[in-house]
Amino acid sequence: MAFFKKKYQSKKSRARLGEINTAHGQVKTPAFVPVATKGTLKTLTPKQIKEIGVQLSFVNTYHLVVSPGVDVIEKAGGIHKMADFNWPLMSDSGGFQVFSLARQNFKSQITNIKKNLNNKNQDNQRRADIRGEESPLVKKISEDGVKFRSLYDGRLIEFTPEKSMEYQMKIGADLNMAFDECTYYPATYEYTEKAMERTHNWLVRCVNYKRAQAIGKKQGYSFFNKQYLYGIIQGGTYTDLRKKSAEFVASQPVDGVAIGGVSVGETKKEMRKQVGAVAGLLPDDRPVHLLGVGQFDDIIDLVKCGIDTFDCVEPTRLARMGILLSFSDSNKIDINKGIYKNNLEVVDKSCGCWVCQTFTKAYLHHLFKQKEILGYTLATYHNLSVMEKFMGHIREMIGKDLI
RNA sequence: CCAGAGGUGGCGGAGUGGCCAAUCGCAGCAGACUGUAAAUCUGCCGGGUUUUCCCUGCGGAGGUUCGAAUCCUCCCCUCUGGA
Repeated sequence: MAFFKKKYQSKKSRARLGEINTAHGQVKTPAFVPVATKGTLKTLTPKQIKEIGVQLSFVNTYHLVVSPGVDVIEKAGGIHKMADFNWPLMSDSGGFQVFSLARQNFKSQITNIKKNLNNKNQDNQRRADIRGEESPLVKKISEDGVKFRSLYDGRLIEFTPEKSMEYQMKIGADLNMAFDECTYYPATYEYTEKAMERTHNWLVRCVNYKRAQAIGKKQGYSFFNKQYLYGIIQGGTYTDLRKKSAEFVASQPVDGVAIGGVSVGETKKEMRKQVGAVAGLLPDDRPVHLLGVGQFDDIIDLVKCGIDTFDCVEPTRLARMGILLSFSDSNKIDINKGIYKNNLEVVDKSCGCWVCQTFTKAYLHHLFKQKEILGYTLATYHNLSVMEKFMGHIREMIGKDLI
């Protein structure tokens, strides 16, 4: 069975219907990919995840290397088995942590700078310059790879393209991301270009590593053990770099293409612009993933650029903050608000998921106010149900050429 | 009735002569969150519509002092032992 199959091309845009086939099942695209960083989709049991209808979820190599460690995972038979995630999985390479962990340090520096400087432009200028400085959590970014400090026990962890691939193979997710460097926003052109080129070099190394591993293992289209590799497009907010990156990544023998380095602080408009810039360069015969994007309006708009899968922490994170996604009520309600204290209406009439059919706003409000564990579970269950329903609509609309 | 401890903003609880409209926590209110160090973070939180400004204010009433939540006197109330 082909790894990726385009089933329908909208007549109205680049939007398309497709299917991704993996050893752990099929994914109908466009699909939303909830994030289960540490091998757990926070607050949900595998049974609940299945029930919601999640097709594909996301795990993070960096976090799994830190804990529990890839060797235990491998011994356990892979993360699918260990976590009882009996559906397709995608693993991130650790590249995003180059951005997110370094930013912690960056943030505190920014705070200090803000205290000392009033001039905003100057402030932004400084932000760009700070990039790449030493930080407690990202020790060093070099051509060879990145040295991180473990969040868990402080030990030094080194990621190179080869190591990321090795770790991802041990983790065993079906879809793997090439090791990349996710750049900051704002970042200078020079830095962004350098990071992009580094990302390209790293992609070649990832491909070579997988090839070497595949020798003697005849696995059809995939390089190794039915795990598929996505190359990542970078280029920050510079359209010419984005295009260059897209062309390069698409030219590589990768199974899929991902767009990274977006929604890292730039405006929505800017983000759309960058994805749009690359839309015409995306491969027609391979799946396209957009990293880190998943708000309703983003998905509607970006599906039109030919994006097949979207991962995003937002629905699950917001759920834990008490923000319930909704098709009415201007997209979300904050169940913590006092106005829900005595509201005996169902959470979301238009939803119809188990949570909405069963529980009232007053009950959810109460659970959140009391910080009861069940509250987080119910909210997460609901938000992901909304996402699944939403993606279903999107697929339907593409099928009818409405998108 | 005797002895001891205590009464501070919605609650808990610091402060024990000026830097106190009063630390802090909780609750409340508002905001943020897009490849998860996030069940997290930020701001407000006596009143006056912003304020480096004014009012009220640490059980009550007096008093000492340039100045009191903080010291003194009396009163009211609570708690813990004893009768």
